[in-house]
Amino acid sequence: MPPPDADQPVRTTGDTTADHRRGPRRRGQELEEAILAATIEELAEVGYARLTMERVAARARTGKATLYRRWPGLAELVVDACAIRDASDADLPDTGALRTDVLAALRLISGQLAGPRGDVLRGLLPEFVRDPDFARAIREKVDTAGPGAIKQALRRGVDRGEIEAWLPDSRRATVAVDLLRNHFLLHGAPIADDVITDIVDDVYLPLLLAPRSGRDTER
Amino acid sequence: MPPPDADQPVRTTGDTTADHRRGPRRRGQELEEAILAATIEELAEVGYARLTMERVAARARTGKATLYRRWPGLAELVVDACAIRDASDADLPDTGALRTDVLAALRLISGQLAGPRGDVLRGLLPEFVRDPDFARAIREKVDTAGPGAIKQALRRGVDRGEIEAWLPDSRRATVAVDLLRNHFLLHGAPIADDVITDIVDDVYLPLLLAPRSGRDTER
Amino acid sequence: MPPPDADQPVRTTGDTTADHRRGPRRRGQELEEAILAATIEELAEVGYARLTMERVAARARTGKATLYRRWPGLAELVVDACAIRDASDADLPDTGALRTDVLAALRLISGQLAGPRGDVLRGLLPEFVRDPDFARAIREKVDTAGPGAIKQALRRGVDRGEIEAWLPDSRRATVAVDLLRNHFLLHGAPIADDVITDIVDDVYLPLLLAPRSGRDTER
Amino acid sequence: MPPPDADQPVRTTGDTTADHRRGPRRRGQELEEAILAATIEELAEVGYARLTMERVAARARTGKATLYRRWPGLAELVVDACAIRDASDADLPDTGALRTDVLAALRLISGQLAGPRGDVLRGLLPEFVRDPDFARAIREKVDTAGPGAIKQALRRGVDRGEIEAWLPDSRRATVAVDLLRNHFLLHGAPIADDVITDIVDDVYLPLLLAPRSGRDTER
DNA sequence: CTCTAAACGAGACGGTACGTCCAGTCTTCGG
DNA sequence: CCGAAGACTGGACGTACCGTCTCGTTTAGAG
Repeated sequence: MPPPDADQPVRTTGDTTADHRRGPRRRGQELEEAILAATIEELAEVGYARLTMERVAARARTGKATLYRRWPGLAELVVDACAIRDASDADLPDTGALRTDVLAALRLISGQLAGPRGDVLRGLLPEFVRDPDFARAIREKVDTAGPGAIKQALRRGVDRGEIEAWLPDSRRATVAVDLLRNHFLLHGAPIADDVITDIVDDVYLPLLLAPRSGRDTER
Repeated sequence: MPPPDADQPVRTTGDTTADHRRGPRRRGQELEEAILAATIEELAEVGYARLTMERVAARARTGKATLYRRWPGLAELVVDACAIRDASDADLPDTGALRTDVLAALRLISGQLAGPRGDVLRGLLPEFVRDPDFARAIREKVDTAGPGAIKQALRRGVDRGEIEAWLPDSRRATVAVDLLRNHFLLHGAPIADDVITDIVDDVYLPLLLAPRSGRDTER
Repeated sequence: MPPPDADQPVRTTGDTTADHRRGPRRRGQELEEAILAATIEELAEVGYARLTMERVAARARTGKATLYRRWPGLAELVVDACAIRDASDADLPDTGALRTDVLAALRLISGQLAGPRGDVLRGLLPEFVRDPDFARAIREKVDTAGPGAIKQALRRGVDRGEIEAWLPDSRRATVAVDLLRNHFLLHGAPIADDVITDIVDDVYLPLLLAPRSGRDTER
Repeated sequence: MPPPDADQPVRTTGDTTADHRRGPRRRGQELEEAILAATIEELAEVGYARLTMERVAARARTGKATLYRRWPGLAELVVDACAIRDASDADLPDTGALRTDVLAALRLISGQLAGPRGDVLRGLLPEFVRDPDFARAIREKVDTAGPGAIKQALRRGVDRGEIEAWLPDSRRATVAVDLLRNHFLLHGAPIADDVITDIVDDVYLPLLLAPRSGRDTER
């Protein structure tokens, strides 16, 4: 009973194992892109929770060591894979009023969280403990779309005279996005639209219109 | 709560327990408590990320099957284990002013998140996708301490005439806790104290004092 | 999240578990027969290799403890279960000649080995190491049909004057069955008929007709 | 069946690090031999019945996956492990007479069956049902020593004129070994010496001297 | 005809082993 | 010589049974 051993002494031909399914071996850029694409596909198929280095490597038809040489772990790989597809921070149309601009911005963010990116965000949170630098990198990506769109809306509000000029750079500015994100993390997607309107009408707009406290500082 | 050594030689009952073996086999309530205690200990020692059924079973001196008979997976076990240690919603001292009461409440919550419970909270978020019922169970536990303490502070504020009566049950009430939690999830513990004072002075108090919008409803 | 605990402190009613459509509880003889029957059925369905106490108990609608109260282990249970169905050693028809009588006897045994009994025989062999007494018990059952039928055939041969009178009780008598069993153990069932005829014509009959050696003794 | 070796070219024999605690990671040939050795040791220590993949892996200081990558299950592993130590079929001394030659051969086989190989043989029999190919592989190993030694004895007997020339290749030739094996499987080891002499004097020699039946054919 | 002790059924308990999957590391060998 | 491919160590997974034990329920059989 011969074990399924690969090392036959008489290997007459450069056969089987050498059959490259990819002709010339992929390297550098090409290989990296293939890996990131495989990561995205896996992510869409099985979700972040079931994502493994093993499966990504298999789908990319490469070895795990190739992944580890480029990324310290799964989390970092995923961050890169998502970054590639960012493209976001699209300009929001000017709806003519602060309230509707803000609503539009929140709905945009809500939509993004409902996709695999939201899944990833949740999955990455536990990793934040490991490495503060990593955590910061994630936060920057996460916060890309959110504050950008909101800040734009606030600036328009300032221009229209709806709110005071110091607000877009104050601690109050991010409250809407923070609450939205908090709701997503606890309740998941999709986020019901009245949650968004509640945040805007019951909290965010009143807050923006509330008088500046003595302590309130620009940031 | 002292480390509940369930089966120690003390066992007062009539049998002459030299306790060579495990003594009388643990069952039901007693066994369950031993398991939950073991879970807590493991959690404190290695953290949620490194928690395994195998180690919990070993520490509780039982078999994995006994765990799986009671909980579908690690996540549910941990939820139960944390719940047991709630000791929650401890009464906060009346400091005489809304601001200081709120600060005290947030600092209490912040302290809880800095412990293993915060670790657990982060670790559990990815599981929410699996099962909405499970997610709800977690949220209830997570929200135990927070809104309770805050609501108490707000009621005292109403009694003192600092804020209006409808606020403790409005959407605005939870904003401080939501922002705190959001900060914890993104930045981790410990939460710097000026983050807390910023939330209170720049956002929460102004919001509580802001006029009620037409849409604002009690909840 | 209350675990599914059974031991409530206040169990007011003799509830649920008592609703057994199994009217009178079986005991003693009746129960034992039900267990043995269940063993046989399992044996026929899944074979000896996959037989477990757990499944037998479940099929017999009893508890494992009831099995262990009666038999030390699976092997002994199976031995009993097979014994119950022995009934065999059926009289073989007198075909009028030694050769055909012997062939008929071997074919009878071959048929038995092809059924679950053969499966059992193989499965039990490793157990022989454990306990010599157990081994002897098995051997007696195994040898029941074989030597009985063969000896009958030999006696008829003596009566007809075909062979000498000392042969039915000599070491030579069992050779045919021994060879047949050996073939079964190594090659399994079904046993090709020319194996049987080879044994008879090339070995057994020549052996029976060979002159008694000086050393040959009755046994 | 020694697995074909692989790495002649580079592997200089001086390989200092036979110590695999922290030495270079074992692969291919070297690893395989370590596993088979561990199997043999376990076999000798606890016997086939208590042999587990888990323990073999632990003793070989490798993981179970490495075992399963090479062998489908315990049975196949054991077969290979035993095969490696075969080396047998040693030449038997010419004692000058057929009877003593045969006795020597049977005693050799008896000795082998009394060791762990006999244990293994019994343990493997139940597996024969699974896979006929597997069964054949075993039989070949099992029959290695037996017929070889016996056939040698018979050929010498022919040369001396003690028996007829057609016998070494006839069905009668294997009868002694078959009976011995049958006795071992039912009664276990050690095999009493008078069982062997009985087989030889009461059955085998008379059979070899019995006249050829018309049907007797060479094989 | 009670009352009691044993047997029954059900299944939990502390374990062992299964066969699989994956994390990271290390070796080999092709380009 | 670099680096792609993949084998290796190690460990946890969740399941199946083992043989024991506990718990309540029947049911004989003794008083």
